[in-house]
Amino acid sequence: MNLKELSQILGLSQTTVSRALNGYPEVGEATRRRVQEAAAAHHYRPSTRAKGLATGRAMAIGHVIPVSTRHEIVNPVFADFIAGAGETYAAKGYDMILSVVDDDREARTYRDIAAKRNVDGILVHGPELNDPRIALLTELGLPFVVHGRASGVALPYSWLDVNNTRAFRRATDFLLDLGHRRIALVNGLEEMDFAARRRRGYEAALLARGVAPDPALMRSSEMTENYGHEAAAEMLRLPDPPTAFLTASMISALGVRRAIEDAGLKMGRDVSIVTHDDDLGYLRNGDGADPIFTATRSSVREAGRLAAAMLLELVADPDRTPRSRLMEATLVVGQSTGPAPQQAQAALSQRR
Amino acid sequence: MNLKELSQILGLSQTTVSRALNGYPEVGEATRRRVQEAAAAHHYRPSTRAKGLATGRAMAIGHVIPVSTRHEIVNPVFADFIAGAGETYAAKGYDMILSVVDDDREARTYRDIAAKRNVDGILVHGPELNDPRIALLTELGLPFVVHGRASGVALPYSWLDVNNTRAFRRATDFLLDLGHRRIALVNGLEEMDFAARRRRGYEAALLARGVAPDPALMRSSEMTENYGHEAAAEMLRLPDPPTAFLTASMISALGVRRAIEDAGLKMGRDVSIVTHDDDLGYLRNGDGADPIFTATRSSVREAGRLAAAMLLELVADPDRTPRSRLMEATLVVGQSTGPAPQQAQAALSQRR
DNA sequence: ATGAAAGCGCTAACAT
DNA sequence: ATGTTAGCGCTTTCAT
Repeated sequence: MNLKELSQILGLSQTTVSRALNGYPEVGEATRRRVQEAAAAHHYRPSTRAKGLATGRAMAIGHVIPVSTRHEIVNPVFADFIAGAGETYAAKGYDMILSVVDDDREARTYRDIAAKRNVDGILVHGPELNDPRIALLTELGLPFVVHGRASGVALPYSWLDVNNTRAFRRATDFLLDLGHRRIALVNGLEEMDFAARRRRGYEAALLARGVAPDPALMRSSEMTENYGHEAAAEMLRLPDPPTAFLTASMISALGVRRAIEDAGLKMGRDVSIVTHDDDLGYLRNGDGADPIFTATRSSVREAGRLAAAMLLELVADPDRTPRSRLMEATLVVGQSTGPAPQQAQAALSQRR
Repeated sequence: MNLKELSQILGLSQTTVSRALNGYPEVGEATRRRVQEAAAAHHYRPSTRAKGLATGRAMAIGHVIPVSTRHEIVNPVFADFIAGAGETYAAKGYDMILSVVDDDREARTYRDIAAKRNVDGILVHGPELNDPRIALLTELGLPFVVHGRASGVALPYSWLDVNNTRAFRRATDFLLDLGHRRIALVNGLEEMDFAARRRRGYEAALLARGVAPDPALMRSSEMTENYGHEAAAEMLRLPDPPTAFLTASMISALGVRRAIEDAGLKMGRDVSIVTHDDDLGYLRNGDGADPIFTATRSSVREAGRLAAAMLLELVADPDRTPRSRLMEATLVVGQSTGPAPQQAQAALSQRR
């Protein structure tokens, strides 16, 4: 069923039918109702391509997900972010187009997307410190919003980020309040902007208390359980081992926990863990925190919703000045928090 | 840069330029080269929508990902599957359109997708035992491939699945070979076809050895760490507790492990775990198995690649008879396999 | 081997 | 309040 057929059935012109369906005011109320009913009855839906061609708008947003051929893993937080963004798009009648791309050839992909004109805007994932995509997309004139930020880029652009610096500063403070002084950081890859920010928050908290950051207690790699396990195991073998671990994800935290257990230590008595939970609900305990962890938590799904909404506004008015939004993570205190749990709770309620 | 502009620059008609670029034989070799060079120089890419409108093909495949508003979680295996499918699409010049949809309103979504005509085919995720989508899509005449199967559906359709029955039968056999008789099954939601198959494999193995499946040792729920923990904890409190656990995912396996440790038992000495790893590489130990687990493993990314390829063939020839493909999972033996590891290794090498 | 023209399904000026 | 007409950027007959 297309517009032509529908208008013939109704004995109206395509124009009138189109106007009735798109809410133009000059159409009579009776006519509009009649048209709407017929459209519903015949399951009429306008062809996206034809509409796009006529309006010049694609009614679609592109997400480029970088994938490396080396490890067959896709960052699982993408899934939640995309689910959130998808909700927004669905509500506004937009499609979401995913391009899976080898992380090396990304530039070409963005050029192609711009030239093919099948999206009205792009959501940029996983920015690095000096991410070249921001300059590229600016040059191409394609509206975009970055999930995260690129600290090294001077251009103005729109972004939405979690306040990673603050989250990790707060988590470190929490451990310091408990009396910990040897706090290890099991961080993500530091080419990633978010990881660099996390480290800055961690270091700032230490320095503010006069504790010198110890390179032997800082690791950076891709977040796997195994990485968490190895990193923690090695650090626990140091002459002056850490009494607490700050990890950048629940997954690595699980590895850290395993290392602690392997070493014959007791979680929460001998050693503490604070982790950052990017909404990996599978690892959460219902609505509360996992009882064995204390975690800073941000809602990736909500971030997806909001970032998509920002992008749609930008698409509607491409000349608007770039906007940004910083989401705060919450600190959720679990059961076994280390030397002095009571003290921890007090410190926490203060900080809220 | 569009076709009109490009053809004016070249002093040729749009027709000739189009033919040159699309490999039609009647174009002179010299002309073709000249056109191709100009196209490359000006970064010309045909507009997807215009091309689609003219050819009647969308050059896009739809994936509908069901999301519940209750739990803010997206099944993480989707990400890997989609990454695999995306590779295939990119290689063949197809776009991938993702629709995120509340799991209740799915039928309407498929109707809309068909009516909007912006995809040439659909990949169906997470089939239930009697999945209504198969009949719906057949009726709509939209080519589709199912990732998984719907055992209750009689219609012929194309699918790609992992041999879950065999994987779980083999895993159960493995535990039986080790001497276990009280084997618990911590399964996924049994409305899901794959979970039902897994249970069948488990039961078949038990029955073949004359061990009666005990309902007290069988659980079914959504795969979270917490679920694994609770299920295992309760079972371990039984008067006749299990000596081995068979779990349907690495995530729930982590919960099971925690319950085992909570109970003061030693993994691999007192109790064993065999899990099914759907490629959640974050939880894997490099290329080998996690040393504490024994797992059946399937490559979700590869499944995505293959399913997408099957769908593209179907799109090219919608009248071809449905085809199916069954992927085998491998059994990977970890370190601590229970009462008699040596025996396990022997049993395994036999079974390969 | 190349071009002119029609048409894919829709929207948006421009009538009336 | 409704209709006529001209595109949007491409492919595809049909001529030449």
